[in-house]
Amino acid sequence: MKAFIRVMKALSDPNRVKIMKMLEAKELCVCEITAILGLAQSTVSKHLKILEDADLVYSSREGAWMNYNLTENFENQYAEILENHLKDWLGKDPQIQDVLAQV
Amino acid sequence: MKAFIRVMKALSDPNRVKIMKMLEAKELCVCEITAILGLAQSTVSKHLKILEDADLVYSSREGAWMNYNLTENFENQYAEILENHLKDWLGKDPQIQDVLAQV
DNA sequence: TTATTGTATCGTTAAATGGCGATATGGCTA
DNA sequence: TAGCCATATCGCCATTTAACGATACAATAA
Repeated sequence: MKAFIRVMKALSDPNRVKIMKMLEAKELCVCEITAILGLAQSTVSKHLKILEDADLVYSSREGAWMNYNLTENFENQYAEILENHLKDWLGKDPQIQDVLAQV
Repeated sequence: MKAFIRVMKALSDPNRVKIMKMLEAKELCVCEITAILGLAQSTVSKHLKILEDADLVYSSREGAWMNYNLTENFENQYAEILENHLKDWLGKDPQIQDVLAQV
């Protein structure tokens, strides 16, 4: 139950959903996401931690940058199924199109 | 986006997930759900409204009782897909088994 | 080493959420 | 109509959440 709730909560915030859709397009560092969403860097960092804790994204260091990607090798089955559905969803949403144009 | 977030938020609470799994077993009135979950009647009524607003359940009056069922004819595609996945999920979860035993 | 840059964490604040009891509403029965 | 039962709504409180700025940490450059 906890693993399920964690994934659902992670995807219950519009900014985190935007981040997922952005990462669908390509790998991004925190500063790029911050610039596109227009949020404080600390806010974005926290959102990414929530997505990572839910097994929806993973990070890899590249020098001073932290790059984030969508998870590919899942440990959480709920994360896997929802991430895959999300790829088919919201493509026509204005807010999503707006951020994707900036990626 | 709003429709998606509404469904995700609705399924982000353990008690609402329990209600979904209970309704999977059979139609229930508010008082039955209240008794099984051990919550106040007003709390359960509010949870049901959130699920109904997300197109995950529907209600039908039977005298003084309000019966709730899982949605079958969906208007919200996200609700449809998540409700169907949920039927395959959490069947072995202790909390879910506990409430199902009382249905 | 020191400075700089990118990221994570901490502390605070405002808003949203989930819980409750009290009360209003709707439908049945006497 | 009056009374009762099931449910919905209202007002309140405690907790969680999302946001921010300030600060700490990590990696590179000078």
